[in-house]
Amino acid sequence: MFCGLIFLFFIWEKRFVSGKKFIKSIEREDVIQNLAYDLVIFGFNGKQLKILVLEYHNTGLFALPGGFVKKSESLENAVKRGLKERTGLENIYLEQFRTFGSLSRSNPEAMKRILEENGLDLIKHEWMLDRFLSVAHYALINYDEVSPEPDSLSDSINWYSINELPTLMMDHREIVETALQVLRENLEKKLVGMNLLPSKFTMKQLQQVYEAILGEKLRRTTFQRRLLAMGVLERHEKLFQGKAHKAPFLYSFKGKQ
Amino acid sequence: MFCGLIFLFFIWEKRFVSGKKFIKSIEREDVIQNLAYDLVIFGFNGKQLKILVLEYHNTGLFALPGGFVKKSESLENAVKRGLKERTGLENIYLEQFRTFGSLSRSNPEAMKRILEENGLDLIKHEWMLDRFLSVAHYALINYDEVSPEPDSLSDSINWYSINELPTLMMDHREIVETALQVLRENLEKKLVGMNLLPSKFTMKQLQQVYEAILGEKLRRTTFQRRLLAMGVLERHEKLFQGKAHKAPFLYSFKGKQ
DNA sequence: ACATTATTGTAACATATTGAGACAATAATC
DNA sequence: GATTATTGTCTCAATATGTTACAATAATGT
Repeated sequence: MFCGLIFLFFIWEKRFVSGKKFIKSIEREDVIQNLAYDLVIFGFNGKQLKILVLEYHNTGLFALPGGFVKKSESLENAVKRGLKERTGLENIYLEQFRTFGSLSRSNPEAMKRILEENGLDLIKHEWMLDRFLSVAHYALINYDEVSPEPDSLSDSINWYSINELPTLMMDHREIVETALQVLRENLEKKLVGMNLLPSKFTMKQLQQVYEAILGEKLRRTTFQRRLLAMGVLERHEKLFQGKAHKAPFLYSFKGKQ
Repeated sequence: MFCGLIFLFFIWEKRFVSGKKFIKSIEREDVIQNLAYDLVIFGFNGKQLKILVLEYHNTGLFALPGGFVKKSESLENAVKRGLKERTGLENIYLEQFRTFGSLSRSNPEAMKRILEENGLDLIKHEWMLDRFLSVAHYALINYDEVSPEPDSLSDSINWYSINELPTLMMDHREIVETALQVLRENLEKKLVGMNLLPSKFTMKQLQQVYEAILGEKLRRTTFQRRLLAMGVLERHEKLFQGKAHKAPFLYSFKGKQ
């Protein structure tokens, strides 16, 4: 079985021949066999932590975005390329966190259905039904800067709150859980928060990111004191929100423009 | 290029036909292509942190142990199998920490030499000269329980202090550095120390493990207080070492026999 | 204008946690 | 019985964190 998100690699061409779309598919010879990557793309909408999930039309199958590694490119480049195709963004915070390689992570029937529903040659793409290992990554992006493009692909792609995920294919649920766990562990160490917010933000927004990632409420005063003591924040002008109370300062992370 | 440690998979048979050894080699069809794993096997000799390094005879090439993943086995099983073949041990503490996938991690010339020096068919093993991704793992073992077997293999395998490593093939140096970095990060979180010591140990031994991993001296009193406060240690009888001073207690980790 | 309201920034104090040093206990040796 | 090196624990200072309190303030209502 493959790893879910093959279609990242497909280039859809909107040619209408006898009313059908044709897909320029990926060649077996160009990519490393039995290996894929998957992406857990996190975003923060101001309240909740969300991730991007694909839905394959006519199948009801949900999966993480992912793709293959070309024989002539590095793993890192393959992932960055896929991420750019999905989100349109470059220079995204990206972290590889685990390679999933169990034998049970496969689902040839589901894969077959997806190929069929998209009018792909089953013989030519039989290699996609094989067993796949997947190198899982998570990415952190600014929710507001992205508008994932569902229309140019046969599958739709949407944000889902991590608390309200649909049932995902294969072991993708486990991949998400692991990503979240690693993200939590890296929260302090790697200043993860900076990649989920606009360049300027209030202390409250930053705290909300922390709370969304950790899944728990934090004490306001302690949080503020601790983050200021870290010395990584730069204070800017106040933000007047037009509300009947004191206006908060805006902050940015030092070293980020 | 491959990932270094293919020979873990070779089964050497000591048949003497015209004075030469013959190797039962691994079949291309049985393993996943362009994918390997590498092992950073840590041990602690009481003073220094050490790792197991291979040397290929007649080449002066040093590399990490590693191997391939069979199409019919999980990644985890492949690694555990390789680890057992190298050390003879089962139930070893094992942690996957990164997949290396750059294009520059290859060295077809070196690989060719290794194949030639071992009398392997270059045509049949040409796939080993290709580009390889490698899923890197580290293992923690009790130094005294292991006697790596150099004689049954064409390559020797020996312990090297992490401060005195020979020049390693390809990106294996980087793999070791990364392993050490991850090990340090996991030191508290995963009670790593327990896997490098015999089941009963003194507080001093435990501190020496911590110091060897972190590469710095720790304060004795603080260390002792902190580890006792964690509540993971069980105190046993005293250890009389025949020295002219107070005998230390022996400890074990709770939940480890 | 002036009180009201909600939120923010920070101070103050209590409560851990850690750093650093001191010291008694002890197992062998002299 | 004194000497020696090491161990286990205590104390006190320095830091960090939990908790509460409160003044400052930007808009609104009167």
